[in-house]
Amino acid sequence: MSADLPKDRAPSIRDVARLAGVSHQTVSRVLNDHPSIRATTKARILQVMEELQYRPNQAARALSKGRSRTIGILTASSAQYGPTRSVAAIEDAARRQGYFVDTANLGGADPAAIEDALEHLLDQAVEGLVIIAPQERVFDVLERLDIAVPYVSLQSTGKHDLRALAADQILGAKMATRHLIDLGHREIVHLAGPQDWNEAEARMRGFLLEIDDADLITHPPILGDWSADFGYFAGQELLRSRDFSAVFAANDEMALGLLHALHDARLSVPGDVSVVGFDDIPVASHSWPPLTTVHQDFDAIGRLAFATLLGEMGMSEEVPSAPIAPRLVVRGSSGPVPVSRLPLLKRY
Amino acid sequence: MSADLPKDRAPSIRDVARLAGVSHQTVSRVLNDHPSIRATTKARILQVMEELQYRPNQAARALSKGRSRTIGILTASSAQYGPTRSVAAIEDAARRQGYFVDTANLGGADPAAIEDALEHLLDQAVEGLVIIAPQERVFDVLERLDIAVPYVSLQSTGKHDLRALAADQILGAKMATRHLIDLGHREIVHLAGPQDWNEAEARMRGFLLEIDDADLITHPPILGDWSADFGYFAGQELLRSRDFSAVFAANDEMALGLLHALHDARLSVPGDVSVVGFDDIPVASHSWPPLTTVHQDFDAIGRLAFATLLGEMGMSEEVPSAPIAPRLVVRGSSGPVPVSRLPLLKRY
DNA sequence: TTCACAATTGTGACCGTGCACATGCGAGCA
DNA sequence: TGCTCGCATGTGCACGGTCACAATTGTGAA
Repeated sequence: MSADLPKDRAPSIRDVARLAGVSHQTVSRVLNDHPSIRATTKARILQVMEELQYRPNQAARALSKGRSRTIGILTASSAQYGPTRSVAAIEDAARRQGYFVDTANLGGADPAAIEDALEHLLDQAVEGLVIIAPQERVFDVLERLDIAVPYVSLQSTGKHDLRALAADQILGAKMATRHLIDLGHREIVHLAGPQDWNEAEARMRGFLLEIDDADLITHPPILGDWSADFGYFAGQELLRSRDFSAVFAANDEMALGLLHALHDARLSVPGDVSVVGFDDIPVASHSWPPLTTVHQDFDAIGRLAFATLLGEMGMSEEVPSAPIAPRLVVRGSSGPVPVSRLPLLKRY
Repeated sequence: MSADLPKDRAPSIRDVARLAGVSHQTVSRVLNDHPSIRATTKARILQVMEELQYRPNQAARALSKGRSRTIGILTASSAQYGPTRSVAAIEDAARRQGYFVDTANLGGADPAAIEDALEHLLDQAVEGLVIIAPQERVFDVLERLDIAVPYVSLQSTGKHDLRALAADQILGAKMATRHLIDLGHREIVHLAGPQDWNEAEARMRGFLLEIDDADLITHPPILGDWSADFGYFAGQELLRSRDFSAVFAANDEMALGLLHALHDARLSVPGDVSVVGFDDIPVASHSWPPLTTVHQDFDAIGRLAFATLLGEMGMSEEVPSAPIAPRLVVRGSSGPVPVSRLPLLKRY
């Protein structure tokens, strides 16, 4: 009864079919949950599959159906907490839906590197893209290459039509800024992220809007690179002229670097200077003092991104609804404006 | 001259062949850099490819050649800095060599989740695997499933034959511990990682070896979960009996949480207690005080992992040589044993 | 010119799966 | 009994590459 099996090659549906005494097409039907198959036949085929340790060949399937069931993620190179976390969430959601995920990390930010990474993903015939490196130049390349594939981008600025989603960065920045204003601060400095990142730009915008609303003035924000090291150096620079009582940093890493500089200068936080960050990375609650910051649910963002992408790909009818709300987490790094600063109010 | 092009489907080598007036096989030869092709023919074909925006179909290629040119990465779920960084390095190296990378994040640590993730990768017909979740149970599953694919694991304990590589964790832990001993500390506590992680186990082993070498005794290490939160709570617990002058934490996050607890208790670091971490994550140099820790080059580790995997896959002859050396980075969180502790030496 | 031989190009089958289109078979009904 | 209809299954080809082998062209020496 037992025909001989292929020895050097993986079993195919035809091998399964032969052993089960059916045609390859019937086996294919089992694989695709076709409704009209006799239960006994199906059971027999499933059993043979089990015996043979049969595993469908995705390449063949992709070739035949013209669908790769793969999505691509384009991320910025640095191992930042937020993006990483979102990537993990996307992968998880995708896997659950039977999709494969291909990731490409952006080495540099030059157009060639971006194009390289994109080409790599397109070579894999991805059916959709998630962009987690929402830098302007990435969109430039996307438009120039005239990508035929739907994509979503983890951003909230609404600049690039509706395919943008994430926690509302502007709102988060406004909340952080308002918090400092409510504490009595009038001289607030913004330590911004790289402005070619939509997120950085949005956070700065939120900050400026709120400053404006309160009829305050501020220095031109310092443009950083997201890193703790930069936060440290920016802090040293800022301390050369101490005409501020609070700093809103565009992310937690820079805020932590800033705290370091303040400690070096023997300044008290929040006694002399208040600091607020953005993102709420896990160590933010354990800095000294614990960092007041704006929390984002990166897992939810990732899940929402994938759900939205599925919609864009026409693979899902349910349009994910609620945008993700940022949340202010008040900890020890922010406090009332120091008394010594109060007289200065007259200046404005 | 111009034949009509397919409208709804991507151009294939046959389309290119037709327009270039050659056979499909000649086009294939161009794609595979076959030596004997007339230069003029090749140029003509390349030009047609350009015009048609031709892109080779990876699925078809994989099916035909029986090779997917894809490797899989199995990582632990949490968005930790080190693993993330290594993943990025692996992806980069792989892309450079024309490989695709499929990642699977381990949601939970239960065998079912592990098997799930592995199955997912195997479904993609990966040609090799990198395991960045070196937990014992992962290896259990690997062995049970009798994986037919070569794999390497980012670990250094040498427990699972030669396919293990990373910075030498034992050595790193010994360096950290020796550093504290050299500073005069005699009562050193280890805040360990989860012991089903090989790395955590190796770091604990290094610690115990060095303690033993110095003829010291120590409490049983506290078994943590890598998180800053745990470090904080462990610190609170430790402070209930203050019979130690230094703590070696198995990673930086836990060390930072510990610092937080020490600050809460108004203890001075390193005046009252010295703290040493492991990994040298970017914020480690900006904690207060800046954290003494053991630096690992995660990028190099990732590159080495991929190179080794290529070797295992028989795709490369050059065996990568040097293991990666950990490096002690002394910062402000470690200092001489406090005078108040010196008399206690008599106790031992 | 002719032949051997290398360089270049073409032909047809095959990889594993899914689709379109038969075909077989049994139930229900007149 | 014959017919229709729907379920269950089979047949052959297409998908877009690569491989083995055949065929053609070009080159240099006899």
